[in-house]
Amino acid sequence: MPQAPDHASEALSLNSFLPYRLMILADMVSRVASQIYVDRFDLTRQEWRIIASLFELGPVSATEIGEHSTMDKMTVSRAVTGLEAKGLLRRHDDPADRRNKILELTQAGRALYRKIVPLILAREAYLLENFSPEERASLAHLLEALLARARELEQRG
Amino acid sequence: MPQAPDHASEALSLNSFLPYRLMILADMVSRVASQIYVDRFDLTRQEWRIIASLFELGPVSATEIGEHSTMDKMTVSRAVTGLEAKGLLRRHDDPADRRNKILELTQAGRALYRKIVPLILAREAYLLENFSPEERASLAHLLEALLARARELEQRG
DNA sequence: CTCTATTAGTAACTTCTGTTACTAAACTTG
DNA sequence: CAAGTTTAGTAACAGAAGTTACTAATAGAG
Repeated sequence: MPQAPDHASEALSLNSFLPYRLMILADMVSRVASQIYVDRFDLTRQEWRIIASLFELGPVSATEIGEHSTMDKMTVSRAVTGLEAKGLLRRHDDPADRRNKILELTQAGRALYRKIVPLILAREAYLLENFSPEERASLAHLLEALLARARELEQRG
Repeated sequence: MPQAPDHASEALSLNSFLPYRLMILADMVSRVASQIYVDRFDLTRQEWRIIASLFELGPVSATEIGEHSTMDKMTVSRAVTGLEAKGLLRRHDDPADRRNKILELTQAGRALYRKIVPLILAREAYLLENFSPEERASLAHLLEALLARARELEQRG
């Protein structure tokens, strides 16, 4: 019976896959968040990640940013070029190792971060609005555990 | 004090953002899953999503696939071209509406799906290995709720 | 009917991303 | 300390993805 819908014969539905649901969810949440920094502040996703990492870490090398935000060095390099052109970030030589470029947010960069964060937090608050405190804690815990596990699995291949 | 690390003065850490954690997690889980169908079966992520959607839905139009998998129609069009070239999918005219192309997995397409699914499920099982049944249920429920909420938020802009 | 508006799908252009390979500066080891 | 190796960062090319605009078909209003 070649015309019968395939799902009839097998119980497995795509939507029950954890990876699939996570992918859709992450796409969606990422789009929801990026509406803020992309549409309203003209930053790429990568630029935003660098700003956020730099704000948290303070002045560090491009490589460290890459590790912190799981982006490869070329991606970081391009985003940094963009941020420098926008005056949000400064890059200067490391006297201790002249291969390094130390990255540092400018005043404008820090100000922009402070402007964007509350907007993203408001979205997050909306997403979680209907969740009880227990549910929020449980979500945070489960995601953390999944992350650790995925990290492990990825490294083996 | 311009040199002091910025995070010292503000409590907010990037890693505590739900969207950020979700993004990292989704990237990771997606990479873990894609190691299977990309590296071992030479499918793009989009091609795999279409195969999975088609298997679940049976023969439908490209537009329906797009809605089901949240991909835009150009993305679907390109991936379908690739799948057809690989002989995994057939495309024929809809007699009821000749603008439509009805998409349908070939025998080879269905066979490939059946080969890949257990491998992905094995990875999922590994990811969830340390979770109790309650935790799994709770995770499924929380993700579902988040998805619904994100969908809402996205539509408003 | 027939003229306009919508819809499905794709082509063509532009932009973004990934890869390879290069340059400059450190390390390392005999 | 000299010659080979590794590391940080970037340039340049190639392939992928997003955007706009076009074509063919249908639906809808008068």
